[in-house]
Amino acid sequence: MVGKVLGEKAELRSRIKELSGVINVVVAEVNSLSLAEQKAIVETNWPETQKKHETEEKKLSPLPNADKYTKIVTRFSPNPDCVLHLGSARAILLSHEYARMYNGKFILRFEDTDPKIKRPALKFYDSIRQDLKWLGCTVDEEYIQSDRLPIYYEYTEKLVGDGNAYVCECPSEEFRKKTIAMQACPCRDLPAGEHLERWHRMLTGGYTEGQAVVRVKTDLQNPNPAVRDWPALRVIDTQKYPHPRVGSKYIVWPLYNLAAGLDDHLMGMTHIIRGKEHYTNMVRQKYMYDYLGWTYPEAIHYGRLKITGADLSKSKIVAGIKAGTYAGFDDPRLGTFAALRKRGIQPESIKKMIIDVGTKSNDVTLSWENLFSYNRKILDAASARYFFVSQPLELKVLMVPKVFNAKLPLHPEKPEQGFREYIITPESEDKSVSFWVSKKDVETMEPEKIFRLMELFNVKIENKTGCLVTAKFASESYEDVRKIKVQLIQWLPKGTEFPAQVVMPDALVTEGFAEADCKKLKPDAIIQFERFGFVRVNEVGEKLVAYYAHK
RNA sequence: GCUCCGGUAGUAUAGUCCGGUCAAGUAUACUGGCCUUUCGAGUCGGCGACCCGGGUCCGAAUCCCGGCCGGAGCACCA
Repeated sequence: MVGKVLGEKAELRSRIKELSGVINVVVAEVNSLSLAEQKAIVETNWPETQKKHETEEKKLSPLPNADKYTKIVTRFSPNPDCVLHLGSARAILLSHEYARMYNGKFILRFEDTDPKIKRPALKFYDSIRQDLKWLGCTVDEEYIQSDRLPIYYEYTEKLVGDGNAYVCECPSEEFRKKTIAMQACPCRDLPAGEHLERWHRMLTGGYTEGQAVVRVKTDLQNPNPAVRDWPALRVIDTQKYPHPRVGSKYIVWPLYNLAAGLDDHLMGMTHIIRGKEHYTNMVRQKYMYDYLGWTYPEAIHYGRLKITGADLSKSKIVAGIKAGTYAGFDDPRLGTFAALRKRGIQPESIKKMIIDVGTKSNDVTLSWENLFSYNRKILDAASARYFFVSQPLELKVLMVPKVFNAKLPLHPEKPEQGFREYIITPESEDKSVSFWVSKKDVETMEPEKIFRLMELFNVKIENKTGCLVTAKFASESYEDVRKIKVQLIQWLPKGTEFPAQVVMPDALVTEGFAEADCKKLKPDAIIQFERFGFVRVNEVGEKLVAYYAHK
């Protein structure tokens, strides 16, 4: 309380002792009143304080030093060695979103400079482009690093010529021993001319894999051994490991820090948004920037994003597919964008979630619930409703007094979306009608219990035997059962069913019957099977195949 | 081991730079009412957090020190 008063009236600061005495008296007085009395006083004297809170959409915090640049430039730079997944969502969406927020430029740069260990594959260049498009991230410029080797060579020539980089012939273990001891390796202090010669020898095939590596000089005393004289280019036997795009054209390939470091400046990057695993790479690259007289862009390093239950590691995804554990890159158990898309997750939901998470550098473990709730809000507003009866069992209703005409809206709040209609005609002498209902509902049925077939009529259960339940028509009006809160269940007239399979998030399949109207649906349609969940239609043929999104 | 980050309700985030209007905001989850011919959506309410210990100060989520816990990097990968 003292703080509050001082915050408003700073001039009282010198009279704190006096002030706190007064405040104590007032507080005691207020506390002696009941809550209702306190409220009444506030309302009569200061009605304007009773303002309503409104929730505004969460926005991204401003980019550091944004005003220093005339045009903000960001990039997303994947290695095309796998499909994209939720783990990349932060880099993609934040980079793109910031570019748009500042009316800047968003660049896609393929970092495919490792033909051997993290080998790119042609198909992924395109799948990445498609994923970005799906996410709503439009690319202003695209670069592929494997097209840019001459540029990297040019700058390497300069760095080596200036004595800021050197060609090291030491075996890596030898080199490591030296750096840990903060000592120069035998190559480091050789004259620049000698290194230029070695560099040319590298380019012309004078070294085989592992025999030589270009290193950028840093401070051997740098407290972090990982920073000391980092490797910049190495020799790859591209006869043995041809690059998928440029084959065996080059044998000297840049490493991450050289290629990305040069490109970030050359492409005019103002802000780099990437995972915190790259933090030391910034430290390393700054040495090179100093040699070249460049200033390093603003860098934001966010933490890893995990989602409970899903594996977001590229290697595990690839291994799982190879082993047949997963059906493919779009297996519903995976956190790939392909899988999310197949399940009917809207890109807008992912975007909201990522913006909500922001750019903090600690790791986050998201739960699917969060994503689903965003997605549900989008889907709920638009999706058509249908009945789906999972694991169908027969319900025979006797003594149906007349022909019923059921008209079911496709969307409860939007009648303009249309209806589906059923004409229910009692058959034979017992005036019976047979329906399909789901096993789950049948399990709760017992004699005498009343259920309502949604939008149709109420029935009283008579008998339950094996796979047949018999019931008796009870009444028609909903009002009759509304107050006693009977369970509304979904139903399908026997004979109208359309076989359906729903692939669940665990990849298991739920079999059942959908409404015949579902035959008209097109792949990609997202519908709600009432009381079952939202699903995305994958194919419509002899039967309906859909993927389960969420409740 | 060495070098960096970071720790706010179950989860995630705002606030931390620049101490006071923070008895800590928001979303989601959970929960109660209302509404609703879906166990969905909507709506109104509720529950629930500043890692720990010291210090500075009239006043600390915020500043300082120590501890604990979590994460990242330490490749001729990106």
